[in-house]
Amino acid sequence: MKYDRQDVIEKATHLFWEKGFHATSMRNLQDVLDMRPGSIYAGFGSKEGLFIACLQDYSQKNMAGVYAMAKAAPSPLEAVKTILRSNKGSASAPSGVCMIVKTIIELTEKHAEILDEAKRLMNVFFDALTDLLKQAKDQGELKASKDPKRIARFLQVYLMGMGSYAQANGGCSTSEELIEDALACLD
Amino acid sequence: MKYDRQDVIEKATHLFWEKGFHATSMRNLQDVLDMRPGSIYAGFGSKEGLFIACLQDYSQKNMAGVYAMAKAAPSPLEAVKTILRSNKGSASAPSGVCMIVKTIIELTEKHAEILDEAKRLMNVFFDALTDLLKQAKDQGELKASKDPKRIARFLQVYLMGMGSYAQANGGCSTSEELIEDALACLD
DNA sequence: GGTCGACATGAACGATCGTTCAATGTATGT
DNA sequence: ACATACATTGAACGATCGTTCATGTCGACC
Repeated sequence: MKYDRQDVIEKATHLFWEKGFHATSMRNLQDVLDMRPGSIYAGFGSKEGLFIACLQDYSQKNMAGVYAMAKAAPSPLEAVKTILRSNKGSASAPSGVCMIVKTIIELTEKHAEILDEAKRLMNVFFDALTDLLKQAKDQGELKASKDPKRIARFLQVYLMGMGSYAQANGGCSTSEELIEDALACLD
Repeated sequence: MKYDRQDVIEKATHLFWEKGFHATSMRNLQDVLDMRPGSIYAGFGSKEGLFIACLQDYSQKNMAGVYAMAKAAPSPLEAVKTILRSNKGSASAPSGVCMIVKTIIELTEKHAEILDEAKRLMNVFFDALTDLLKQAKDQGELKASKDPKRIARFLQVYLMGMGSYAQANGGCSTSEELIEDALACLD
């Protein structure tokens, strides 16, 4: 009789990610989730609540992938490269831009709760990246003169830009070249 | 008796740039512009029409700055560097993200007219950047092995990312470092 | 098998959305 | 002064927004 919460969150995420917070109406969600308003509000409290649940699920899945790649890679620096290369948008993704980044760009302080959570989740990724680069430096993969945090910042900036670029140019035909250009800066 | 069209566009741009297309209501615009619906619709046709007029004015101002810097710089490559350095967001800007990029990220094909114009305007900047880099290569400022178009793409990606990063981190305290990291990749 | 608690339902709420238009006001030409 | 042309006004439109709640429905327990 009850809905599958995980399934609901995934469907809602797809819609929110594609259209953004404001352009996604509760009516849209009702249709896609096949749920009536009362059920949605009982389960998530509000549109904001549902959105935050989606953001967290989205981030958790992404980070699970990141940690898995970090563990599977032969070295920290190779892990970083693998993670970046995995970031070319798939055809099934509803948008070229990371949902967290898109949220940070779309929303203002009027929706502070969502915004703060999005920023927090972005830093989770940033910290993971920084950590890997620190390890790479310790192991001599990264020159001693480089600052891991600064490089992590550079890569994160570039990653965010790639999403925007993909969004602007429809396809992602040149994304391999784009990634390699950034990785070349690591030496 | 008539309103100042340029002034109206600038005020509307400020609001649209800050809040985005969807979160900006005609009511908000009426208040800020001190105009009644009839006047706005007589002058711009629709909310979309007003938005496009704002986008075009925004782009035209930006490009005027770009061309001015290109003319004033001692060489093409120095022009590129100056242009990039000028891109750290000012405190008066309503958002850390370029309005054109923000629009491309926010809107979907439902607003194809706006989206196409935003993409077109983005390419205007890209073409100007490519042109400068071609000149730099011709004059030997850029290594012969480098592809101007590819470098322009790299820089554009990075610029878009910087806007997102600034938006996520409130201030722009580290933007000088960020820029220099990208410029270092030009050698 | 009767009772109760928990959840799903969907009609309805007031607010606000983008937009229209008849009425009003103002400037200009004669 | 008067007529004409046109920009401005602001009330009002139907649609849709996010949200609420009285009602319906089902399963579990004594």
